[in-house]
Amino acid sequence: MAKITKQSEDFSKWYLDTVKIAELADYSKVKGCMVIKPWGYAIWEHLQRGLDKKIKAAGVKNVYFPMFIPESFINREKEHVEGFAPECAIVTHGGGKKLAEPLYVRPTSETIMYDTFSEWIQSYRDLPLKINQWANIVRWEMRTRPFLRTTEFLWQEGHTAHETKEEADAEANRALKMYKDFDREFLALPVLTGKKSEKEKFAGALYTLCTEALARDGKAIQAGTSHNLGQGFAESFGINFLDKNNESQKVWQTSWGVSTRLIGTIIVVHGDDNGLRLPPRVAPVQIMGVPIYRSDDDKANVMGAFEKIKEGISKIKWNDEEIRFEIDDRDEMSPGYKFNEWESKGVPLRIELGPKDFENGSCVLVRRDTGEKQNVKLSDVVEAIPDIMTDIQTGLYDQAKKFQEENTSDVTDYQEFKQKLEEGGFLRSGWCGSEKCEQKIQEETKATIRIVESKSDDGECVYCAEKSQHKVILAKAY
RNA sequence: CGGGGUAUAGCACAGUUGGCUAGUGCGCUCGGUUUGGGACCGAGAGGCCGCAGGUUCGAGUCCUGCUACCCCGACCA
Repeated sequence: MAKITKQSEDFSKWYLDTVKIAELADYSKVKGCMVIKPWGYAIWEHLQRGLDKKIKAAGVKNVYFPMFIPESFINREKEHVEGFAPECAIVTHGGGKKLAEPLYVRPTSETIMYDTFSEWIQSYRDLPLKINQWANIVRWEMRTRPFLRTTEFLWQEGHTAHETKEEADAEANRALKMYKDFDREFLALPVLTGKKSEKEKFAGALYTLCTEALARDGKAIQAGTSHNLGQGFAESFGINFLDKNNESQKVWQTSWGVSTRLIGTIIVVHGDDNGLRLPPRVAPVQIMGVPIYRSDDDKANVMGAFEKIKEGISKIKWNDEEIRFEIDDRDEMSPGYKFNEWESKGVPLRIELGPKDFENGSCVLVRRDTGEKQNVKLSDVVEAIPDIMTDIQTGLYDQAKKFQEENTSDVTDYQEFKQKLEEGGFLRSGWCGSEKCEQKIQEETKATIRIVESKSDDGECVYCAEKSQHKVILAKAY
């Protein structure tokens, strides 16, 4: 099997090697689109299940809307159309005939959903309306990379409508916190959260909140977004309701989403020179058993011991779920081959069991997060597993958190900023709030404001040295 | 959209100044030996040489055109 390029040699190549060797996805014959393979899709399914539970716990119901959006819908909200129209795929023919009105393949579903919202919402009693859909999205990007940016991708989009701005604020913040918690609990991803600048916000939103992770090459990656859409869409789509005083009001709306990019984020945040390292909560296989034997007798003993472990594991739970344990009993592969294969695929824990171990009544546990090997008595192994899973999950988070902290620094002037930017990472500084400075910084350094953290008149703008209005996080981004 | 690259077996590639039967490694199938960090031997199967034209006695190789994908940048989750 092929070797993976070292991260230090060429991170981008390492990334593509890892996607391929871990069998997450293949290129398809359609430009910018990928085939998500079983190993990659299983990660998506576990991720999806975990997040879906949190979404439902917030009282949001799942729905499904068409992937085709009439052109006139897209055109209804001015900022929105300007933001998205250039990157849309458009269907002009159907059933062999030219369509009277072209259909846009959804680049996001605000417009098609909100046309329907105007029918669903009549009274304040219909509010809040909270729905979510798991769907595919198409955006004709010029530059694509598997999982990080693809022409078609999978995502979840939540859409809510409320009576007041305060409620919409609360919902946008709730979704943001949900993502942050989910990122930590399931994906072991530490993220920074905050607002986007006006320049970076979602087309048509009042403001955009986001989660930002830091990849191991020092680049920022937006992992999730949550928008307070204000009343702009309500205005364009006529989403009005009668309040308690029988007066017509426009709703306040939010939308929020995460995509298959989260898988890309897991790769670039946790991956190492041996390939993928998966957080146990989303790993398709959490524990892989690798038997080692020479004779038929050895094999019988070893497989027998594994069957007992399997039985024991099937009776316990971790985070209220059955533990995903498999035994790699392929006879034609050597143990060494299997070790490498499952390491590159990111399996969190491996159990090795050979004749020597069997004689000693023990087995060897090998952690993917640290590489640490440990002898454990066969009688104790099942019991030890839940804690080890938890250790790996938090261990990956802690490692990533440490990396993020070590690669976040405060800068005060532009020289220092440019210098530190070379090394990568998040840079915190003051900002006067002008889009001109933001633009200049991007033109000159390719760094963008990832997050506007807080209002702060402490210090000076990193670019123009005028009085600072905000603390911001800057970085080069994916 | 600019720059670069590639297109030959499932994958990675080689194929000389055009030359007769299309090559190597990995993988695959069968048999045997192996198995504690990517095992080995033997025998096999597998090709519209991206597509369309052209030059030539003869084209994977030369010429023209096309198409597709990849990589690097600017636009973006």
